[in-house]
Amino acid sequence: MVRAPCCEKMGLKKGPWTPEEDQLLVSYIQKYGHGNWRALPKQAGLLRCGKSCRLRWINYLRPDIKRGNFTADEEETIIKLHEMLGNRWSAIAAKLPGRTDNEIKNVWHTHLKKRLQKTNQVQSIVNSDSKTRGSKLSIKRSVSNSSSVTTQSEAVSFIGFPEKDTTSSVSACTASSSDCGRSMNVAMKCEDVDSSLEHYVLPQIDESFWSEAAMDENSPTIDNKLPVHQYPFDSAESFQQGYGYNGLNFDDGMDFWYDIFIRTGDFTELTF
DNA sequence: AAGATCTTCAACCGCTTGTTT
DNA sequence: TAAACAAGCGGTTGAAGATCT
Repeated sequence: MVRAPCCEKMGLKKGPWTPEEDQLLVSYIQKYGHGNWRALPKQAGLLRCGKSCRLRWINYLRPDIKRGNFTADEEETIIKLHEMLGNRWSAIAAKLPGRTDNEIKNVWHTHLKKRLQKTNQVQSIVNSDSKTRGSKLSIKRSVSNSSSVTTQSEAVSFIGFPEKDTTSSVSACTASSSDCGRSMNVAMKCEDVDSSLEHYVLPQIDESFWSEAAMDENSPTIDNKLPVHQYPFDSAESFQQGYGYNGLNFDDGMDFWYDIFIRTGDFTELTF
């Protein structure tokens, strides 16, 4: 079988689409549909290959495309479907109306994969730790010793719960939200990472924690950036209700940490 | 303030699959 | 049955913007 020459050799245009090209494509498809993608660009007066036109229409110009950030529900669906289907992006996209395979693939590689890796990392630490140390949870030493945590910055990519000795640990750290608009990661910088990790249990919190907490005048802060929430949790319910999390609830991915607190059975003297 | 580095995402590439001749 | 063609898919790239140093 002879492969068709690529766009450039045919003298066709590549790269980003202009509004004029978009307009030509949209008005042609609205009038005549897209029966034959290979023939379409010529008939529509576009110097593009059919493949490029098809991609532009499917991923961007289609009227039923949903724009904007993915919702928590959508992200959850992607994670679950990816677990079942693997990298079959088009199959996943079929379950998410208005979303394209390309978009889902991008969001997976840029957000979800990283988030999942971190969650799994901590989960495995917790699992191995609880086996060896009984019910009392202590991630802190496992984190600093774990070979699965390759760098210190990875290890402190979670927000820490200092255990008991709160003042010294918290004051050792400042925090900043990176890429607040999109990323779920929150980076921490510690003046002395090793010693700080000695005092930390590490929950996962998304960027809304910082943005919302920063708005809360009642939340004391450190360096005007790190909100400090005082517990104790007097019960599982108070944690569940999002007490101390500025409105974050279990839909915001706190299930995992709730489970940890349930298993440790210790809801008192937790401060961060 | 400026250069370096990182992140994001639209678009491309090459392969596979399905359909037609 | 095989060749030719068209469409679809997933991996990858690179420009642009954001963030860091």
